[in-house]
Amino acid sequence: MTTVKAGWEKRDMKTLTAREQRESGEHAQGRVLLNDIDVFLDFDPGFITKLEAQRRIIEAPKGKVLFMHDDLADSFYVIQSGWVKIFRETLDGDEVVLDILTHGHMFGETAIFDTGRYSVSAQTVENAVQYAYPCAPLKEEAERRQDSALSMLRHIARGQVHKDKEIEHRTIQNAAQRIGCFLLRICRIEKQGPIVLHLPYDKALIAGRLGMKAETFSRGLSRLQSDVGLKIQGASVEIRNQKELADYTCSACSNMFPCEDE
Amino acid sequence: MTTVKAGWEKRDMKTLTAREQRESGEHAQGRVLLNDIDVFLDFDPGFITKLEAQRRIIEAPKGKVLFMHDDLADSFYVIQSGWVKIFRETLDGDEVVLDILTHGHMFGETAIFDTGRYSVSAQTVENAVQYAYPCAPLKEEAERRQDSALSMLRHIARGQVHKDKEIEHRTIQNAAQRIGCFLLRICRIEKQGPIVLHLPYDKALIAGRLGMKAETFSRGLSRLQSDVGLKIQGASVEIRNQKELADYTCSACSNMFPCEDE
DNA sequence: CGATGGCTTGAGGGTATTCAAGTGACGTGG
DNA sequence: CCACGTCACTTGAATACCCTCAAGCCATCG
Repeated sequence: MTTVKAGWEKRDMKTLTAREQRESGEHAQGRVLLNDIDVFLDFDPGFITKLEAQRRIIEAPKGKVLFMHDDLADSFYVIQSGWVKIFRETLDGDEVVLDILTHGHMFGETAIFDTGRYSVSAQTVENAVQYAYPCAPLKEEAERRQDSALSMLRHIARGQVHKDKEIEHRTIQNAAQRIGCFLLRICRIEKQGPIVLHLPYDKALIAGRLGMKAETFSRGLSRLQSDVGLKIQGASVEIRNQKELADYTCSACSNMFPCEDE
Repeated sequence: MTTVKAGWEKRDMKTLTAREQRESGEHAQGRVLLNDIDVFLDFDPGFITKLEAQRRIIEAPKGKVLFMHDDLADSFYVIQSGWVKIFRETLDGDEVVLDILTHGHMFGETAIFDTGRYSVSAQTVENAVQYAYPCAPLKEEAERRQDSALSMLRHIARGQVHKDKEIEHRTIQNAAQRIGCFLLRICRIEKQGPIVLHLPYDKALIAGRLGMKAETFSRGLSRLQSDVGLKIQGASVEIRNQKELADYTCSACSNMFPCEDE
């Protein structure tokens, strides 16, 4: 029986300030700089250094809006800690959560190569620290060096596939299956066997991330409890048998288990 | 009162062979070559010429599978006529339709920059003519010329936004609203006012494209009939008031009317 | 003429949402 | 220490929505 320790454990520190977070547990993961991000592996080191010099550190409390749909895309972001919600909101006030990102994830960079305006909105959902970088240099670098452009191409192409999977999940999986799938993606670190994990953020937020209401999420969890022997206590979830859960959730899905990327 | 004439009118010729289609009505739209596609505007004309020389013409009857998920991505396609379904299928036989493409659309090109394998499947849904081009030269060209790489970047980034919208539509719009939205995108040629249009392909297929069953589509249509004064007769739909339909469908959506791209 | 395929319609059931009430943990303040 | 409010979450009942299954309609085609 193992316990997953990872970025989302931060939730337990949510009363700390962003600075305190950085100075306490965050060192365990190391600071995320551009060098640590896959996309930038093939970039010119000199360029990365120059871009790092233009980094702004944004320590945002829960609920801070980083940018809105249609804003001019002047910056892209890399998350150091905390969680950021990527969403779109409708005329009558509803919102659709597209993704929830954390440590090491990048966002806002796609707009550079399209309209130059963000096509989605972004908001922190836990106290979070991000690094903001200006878009212009990245765009220029992609225009200057093929390797850079190709890295971005690979990155965005991968995002496409991810979104296709997302559409599939929301279309054919029912609530309990989507939840199970979500849990399995969290414990992809472990190969098999029993595992205890902590939900990374608020249940209502997970619900939104999975395209359902909070009540439905709650009922879905208890259904998993009775159907595949999950044990839930607060934010802690015990999965006795990953295989059984995978059979339950992934039979309706085109992806082989485990559902590799998140 | 105007009638939309466009690619989907081909449906009325579905008894013709693909060759007959090309030799009859298709000239009206002109042949779609790489030059006519936005992505390739900034490509080197010499390269385009060389790539055109490697074009294979594929005349496929309805139902022909062009490639499957996980196949090695050796070709990308440009549709000359007919309709092609992009989908994923699950272990237990269900399928999720991600998009349905026609005249002038390109598909299969994203895999080049990611894993080199198709992440989706593609199948013709009406007798269709496509041009197939080898992927390798396109990839090499993107590696050689920045302009080419940047064009691809813009193209794929745009696809991202499209998929975000798709997720939004399927998440918050109900069946009738999704249908209305679909109809409005068809008549985006006209600014306002009454319009008569023909459904581009089978109703069951539209249903799949919108993430619902055929029966639900049928009921959704009749609901639009009573709610916003739509008139349906077979495959022909009369919209008396686009504004009213837009109010009905787009209030639950973050996109301004008209929902620009398809 | 019967068979077929595309579409519609009805009945029934399941799933998710809404609205409302209730629980429990936690922090605050008396 | 306890009363209180807040917040996250759960639970229940009623409803809306969509799906399934089945039957029927209608145009087309052999």
